[in-house]
Amino acid sequence: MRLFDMLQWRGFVHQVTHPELADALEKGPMTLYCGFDPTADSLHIGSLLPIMGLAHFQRAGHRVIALVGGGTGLIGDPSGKTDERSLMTKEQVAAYVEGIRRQLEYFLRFDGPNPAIMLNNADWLAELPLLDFLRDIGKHFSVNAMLNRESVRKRIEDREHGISYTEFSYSLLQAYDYLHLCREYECRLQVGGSDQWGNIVAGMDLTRRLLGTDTFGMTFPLVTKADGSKFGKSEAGNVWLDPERTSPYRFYQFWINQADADVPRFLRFFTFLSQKEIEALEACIQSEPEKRAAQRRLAEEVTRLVHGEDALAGAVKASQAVFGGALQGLDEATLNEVFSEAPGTELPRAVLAEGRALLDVLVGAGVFSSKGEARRMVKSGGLYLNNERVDAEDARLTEQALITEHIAVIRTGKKNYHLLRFV
RNA sequence: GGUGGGUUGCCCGAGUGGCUAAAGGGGACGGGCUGUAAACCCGUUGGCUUGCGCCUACCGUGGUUCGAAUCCACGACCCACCA
Repeated sequence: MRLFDMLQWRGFVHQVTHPELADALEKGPMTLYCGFDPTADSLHIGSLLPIMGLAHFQRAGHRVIALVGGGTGLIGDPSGKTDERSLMTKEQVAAYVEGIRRQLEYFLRFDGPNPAIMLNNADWLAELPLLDFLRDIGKHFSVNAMLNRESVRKRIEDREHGISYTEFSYSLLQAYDYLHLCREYECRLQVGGSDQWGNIVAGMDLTRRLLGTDTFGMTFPLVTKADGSKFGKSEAGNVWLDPERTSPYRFYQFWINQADADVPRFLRFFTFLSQKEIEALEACIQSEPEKRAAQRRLAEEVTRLVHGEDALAGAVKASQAVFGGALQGLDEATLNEVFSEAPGTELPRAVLAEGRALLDVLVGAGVFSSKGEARRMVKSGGLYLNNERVDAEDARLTEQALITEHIAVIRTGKKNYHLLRFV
């Protein structure tokens, strides 16, 4: 299958500037780039789609450039934003660039044959003399046309928010990037999110005018969910690629919990599984949805890709423990990670020695607001200690309640956890 | 400014002197079922003790009464109609 057809089958193609791109890609290696905004020190899964896109190009033998916007990040892209953004400091942006650079290295090969290239547009934008820029670049942009751009027009019509000259100029800078990369790296294609269409086209125009080179542009679709909610958010907030921000366990769980209706698309987007494999998994969703083989495979593939084999094994093990029942055998570090979002209470070890009444301790720890509520919970079979149902209202808390050196895991209902740490 | 109606537990809402910790619904929580889903079914939903016991509760304050969410007075707030 041709690369372009494969991308189309996977759903990566939202818009293309020229249909000829499909053939052009078959004629030999092409250089392409995609920009990443340093708006935080980590990418979140919203950036996963462009990253996967780049990876497909690299696998097909094309030369990919990952451009981190260390320069444009200082200005701020107005695309899709309703408010003027507050400027970030140079130090902040520099730090973010570093964080993002490290993460991209997990997805793209930067060594061996046909290595990917990582660039930072601060390297050329920061040096750009203002007068030269205005004469050589600015001359080619019609303000009339720019005012018609959706992202700009909205902001101008809305007196509440407005748009500063700084953000208005953003598109020129991104256009200049394309020009620069075309000149220095023979870059012929820019890809990006669907909100980047305008910026991409602006870059192509500039490149044609100044270099006489025809280039391509292509955008990826916005990732949507069948139920209309926003992709990329979990109950705990944004899902990040940085394991410090979103633990591999949470990450794995995020994918496991995707709806049946979304999984086929997500398998195409976020895994390298073949068409055959994906179609087989789709058949499973139809024939035996309760097994959720597709979700499991999706979670496995993406977690392995982002966090590696070891982290995946840990996440699977933790998931089995939490949802399968037995907590025994998990170490303290894993427990703390799995329950990192669950509330916890520190208690003196003496409590165990005294053998205090479990319900009293739980009321004290804020698990229940009254003893009556605690009793009711036990009566209806909703209280668990280390995932084993507590059925005696007068149960006492002793050393035996500990699952590890310091921890006892309290659960009410299906998934409300509370950790008791004895120090 | 006048007249009439209202203020109930997390929310809505029944309740017009004792049988009312207060119907019913929603929500929430728990159990069952299940696919770490949806739907559905059952249960719980003031506190303390848990066997019938006590305490605190129906806007606030005071009163009538053996007994008041329920009657009366005053106050606060809300709504409607009239000016």
